[in-house]
Amino acid sequence: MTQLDIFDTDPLLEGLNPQQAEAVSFRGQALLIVAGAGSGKTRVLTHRIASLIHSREAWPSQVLAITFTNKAAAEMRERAEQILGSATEGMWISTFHSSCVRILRREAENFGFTSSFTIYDSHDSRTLIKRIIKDLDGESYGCTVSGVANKISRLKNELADVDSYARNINPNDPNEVKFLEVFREYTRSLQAANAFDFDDLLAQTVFLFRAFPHVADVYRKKFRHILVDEYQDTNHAQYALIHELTRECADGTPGASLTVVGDSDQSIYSFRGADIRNIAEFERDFPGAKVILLEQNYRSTQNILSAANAVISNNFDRKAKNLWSASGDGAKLVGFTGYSAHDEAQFIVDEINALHSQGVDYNSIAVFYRTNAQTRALEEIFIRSALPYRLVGGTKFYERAEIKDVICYLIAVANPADGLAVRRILNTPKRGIGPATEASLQLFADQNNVSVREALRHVDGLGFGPKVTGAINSLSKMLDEATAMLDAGKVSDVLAHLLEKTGYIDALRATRDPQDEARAENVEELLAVTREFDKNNPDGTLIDFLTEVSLVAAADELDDASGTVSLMTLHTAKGLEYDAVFLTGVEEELLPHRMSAGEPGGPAEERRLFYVGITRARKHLYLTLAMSRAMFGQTNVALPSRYLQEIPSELLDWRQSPEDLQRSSLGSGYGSRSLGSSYGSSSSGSGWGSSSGGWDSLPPSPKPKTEWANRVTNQIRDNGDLELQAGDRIRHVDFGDGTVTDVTGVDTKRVAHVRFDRAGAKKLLIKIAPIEKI
DNA sequence: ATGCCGTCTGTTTTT
DNA sequence: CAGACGGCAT
Repeated sequence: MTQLDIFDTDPLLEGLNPQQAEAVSFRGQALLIVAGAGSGKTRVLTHRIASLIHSREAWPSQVLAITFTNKAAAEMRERAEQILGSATEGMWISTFHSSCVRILRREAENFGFTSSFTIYDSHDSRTLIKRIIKDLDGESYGCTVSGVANKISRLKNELADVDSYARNINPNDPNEVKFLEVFREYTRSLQAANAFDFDDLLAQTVFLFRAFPHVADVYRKKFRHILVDEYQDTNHAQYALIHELTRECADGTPGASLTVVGDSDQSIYSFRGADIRNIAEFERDFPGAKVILLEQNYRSTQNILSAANAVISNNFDRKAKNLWSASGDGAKLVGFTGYSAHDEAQFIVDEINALHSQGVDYNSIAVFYRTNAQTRALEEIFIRSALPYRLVGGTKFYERAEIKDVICYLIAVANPADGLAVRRILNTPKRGIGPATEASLQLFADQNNVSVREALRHVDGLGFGPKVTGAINSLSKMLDEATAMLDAGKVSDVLAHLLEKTGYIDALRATRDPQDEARAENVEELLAVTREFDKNNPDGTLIDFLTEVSLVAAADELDDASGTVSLMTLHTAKGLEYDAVFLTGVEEELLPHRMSAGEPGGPAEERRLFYVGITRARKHLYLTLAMSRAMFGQTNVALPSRYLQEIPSELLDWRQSPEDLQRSSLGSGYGSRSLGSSYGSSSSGSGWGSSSGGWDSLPPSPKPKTEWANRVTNQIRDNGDLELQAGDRIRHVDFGDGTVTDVTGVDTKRVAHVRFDRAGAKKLLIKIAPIEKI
């Protein structure tokens, strides 16, 4: 056991490089750690925290560490615990949003909210905005839901409130006046509902600190050491929050010490207000700040890093930074151009199978894409190939309609002021309360300045028919019963009671829509989630549960032990790493995305996104694209991304380059290309991208695209209980004839292992593969 | 009040 | 190719 009191060998510095060690041991008011991808920043942060505690410079409760996702927070806590054991108790290690919620719950009573406020996600915000625009006839003044929602979000990120904004508008422009009116009503409705939207969580915390300096001082004195991860992605509100917290107190107590970690090359959230200047100008904001640069990369091979460096060096006005690795060149990057998105997906599946048979776990393989819409083709081929995968993010569990329905019941119990939630459950499941009744209830509520929940209690005097009145009374009674259960604790008991009394699950099972069975199962899964919550949080309240639900981030859903390939957007991928990474859809219009083309700094940010994707890979990096992509119902020709040309050609091994496809589709060679095993036939790293030739000089729109658009199709077929065994001959729509070599799995999950005569070995999910016995 | 059918619309990334 | 919405029939 190493001794702590030996001066020259602090165990916390063991195994760190000189820069990392300095980042751990530096003491001062402000420290900026410029941490390149994979440079061990989490290690540095946890060791720095441990160092502060070990040296007794800080109590655990004086440490506030802010990360980007709950998963990152959990990982940091876990790693800190490995060093410190139970001494991490009392530390705040959480995301910006969770930290703010925690503060706001304590202080809500100070400014017109209660501690049981609920949190509106962007969908809820939009629903509310839609309603307000309708009520105020905003349409006639150019208000669209998304326009208003984006503008309000932007304003809040800039810490503008209704009144400060009102001072800056042009009172002669009716559109601006109308927007202000909508903004004001939105703000009023949120307060009446005792709710905050996502942006409020940050902005209102800042307002709270500014309006009540004595409250702010409490937190300033509490948090003496503040550490912020992913600082390049902070927006103005987050920046202001950090400034408020590190300010000197009224009584002269000096400001807390601040450590920020970030990498401006990985700034990819400007669309939601992240301002790269926060990190670029850190030294100006905090005079005397120390800056430490971490450039040694412990994650990727040198080839991957060289590609990343080459790409990112095309962004001008950035500080030079060069990642390097001591772990050798490794394999070359692999490029592949498919005829269609499905063709691209098939290549990915084949490569994953190859990697897997070489001993790479599915777990350590990830597929990235720019837009969620790209998942469709990938999923179709993955399913057909019986490849275990998991979508990370995307349409999240908690965004499903049936889950939101049930959550709204819980909200109606926990925060009766929340009119949005109460209105949502009014007629789900159907109980004969239509829009007209809903409107009268809302009217009564508005006129008497009470909540909709309160209006339900006065339904007897509102002159509805006996059926409607009875339905409302029983709903109201049911909510009261659930409310009475709150003190006894258990979230799962409350939910179980509500589900039973509403008959929600039974109502789903009674319909003839086959999808409703799956929905019923989702609701049951939610019940299981609440049981798990109760188990893990014996003192957890319903509000705690709802908060947790509101603040889950896409990356939080990752399950490291799932044994599946992970599929996610490039944004979600930030902060993660995998042995093998497939970066898909590397095409113009997609990466860079067409929507970013017009925005200032758009293409540069897209390049950073590409860079983030590249630097996630430890050993294997695949860059794939498709020659044609169906977006919007119809198939369009796609061009290779400009970023591909920024990768030195000697680093990239094209299994099938864009040029190969151009040749075959233009020339006579088309049609003879065989799939699978012959992917590599026409490669060589030469040709494309090397000089003036390449892509741009090719004819703009090669015609015979219908010929090759679906070389690998998305066809599936219901084979029922087709029986197959080793030795059988089958015919596949895409791969031609082949021999079954093995059959594994049971039931609907039976998988045929087939050696195709021309397309090589594949695995197929028998139930749906487009095959027949021959 | 509800359910069904047509039309329109719009598609980046997310806490 | 969706999901949202308006209009119609029951």
